Amino acid sequence: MSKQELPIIDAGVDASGPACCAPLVCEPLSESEAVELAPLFKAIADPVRLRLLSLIACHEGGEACVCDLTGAFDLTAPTISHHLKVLRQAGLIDSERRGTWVYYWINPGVLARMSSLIGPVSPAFAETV
Amino acid sequence: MSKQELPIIDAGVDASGPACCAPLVCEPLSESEAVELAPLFKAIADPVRLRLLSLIACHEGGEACVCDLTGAFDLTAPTISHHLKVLRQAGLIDSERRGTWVYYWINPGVLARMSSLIGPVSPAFAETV
DNA sequence: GTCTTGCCTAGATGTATGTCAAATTAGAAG
DNA sequence: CTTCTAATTTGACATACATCTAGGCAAGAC
Repeated sequence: MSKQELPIIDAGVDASGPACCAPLVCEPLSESEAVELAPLFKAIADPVRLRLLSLIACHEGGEACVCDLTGAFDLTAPTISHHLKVLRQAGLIDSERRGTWVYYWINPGVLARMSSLIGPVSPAFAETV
Repeated sequence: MSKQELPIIDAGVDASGPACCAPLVCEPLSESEAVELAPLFKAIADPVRLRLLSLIACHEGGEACVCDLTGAFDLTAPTISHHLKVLRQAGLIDSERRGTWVYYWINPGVLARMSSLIGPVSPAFAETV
């Protein structure tokens, strides 16, 4: 689950470059790749959602019920629910109802893909010095 | 300038936990940390800005002039300029005018910090299984 | 059955954001 | 100085987003 596969970036490297064995392993993101990736970053581009993600990840057992999360914010329950929905629709978290409570947990594969895209591992943003 | 210091994440791990050597090295993000980090992700939470960053990083010499970037989009020059300004104000890129042209290059330290926050390296989002 | 609690949905509202056209600054060339 | 090109700033506009209140649905307690 915690593998980093980054298939999207590989799809963008279509070797349409010149020919020779230059160290130019860098291919910029295509428009479709960018359109697909941007919503993932938009999902975590909010202080509340960043903290929600962190609270879920750091909660014991790797999962947290909504009642564990609302207390950390000065926001109403519907607002928290809205942010959780945004994270879930982006694929960053999953949820399940067990009895009275609904539990959320992190999808580590998506986060790993995002991390490797902007990280020093990724050719798309590596320092080309 | 290109050092990766990530002081914010370290500031969050203040070892206020119990005592014993349990593998619970996870401390959720504080509100102030989240407020400071969210704008960084918001800066790249746009397809145009993701591609701009990628185009700059992949350009030869690690820098690109604006005229190298505008051709990749169906957008007007002011719009590209706006997005470059957002990236620069977030600290993700820097720029310099040399004669007629303005050149942009990536600030790799900030991207590395963002990557390590959401990556498997960071305790804040590590799988706690 | 009724009541309570936990969570979500729907609608409304104010703010933020992406985009463009027009005007502006900065440098180079005539 | 004038003119041309490169890039940004300004102002306007439509859309998207974060938040709230009010209401709805599910599960358990009585």
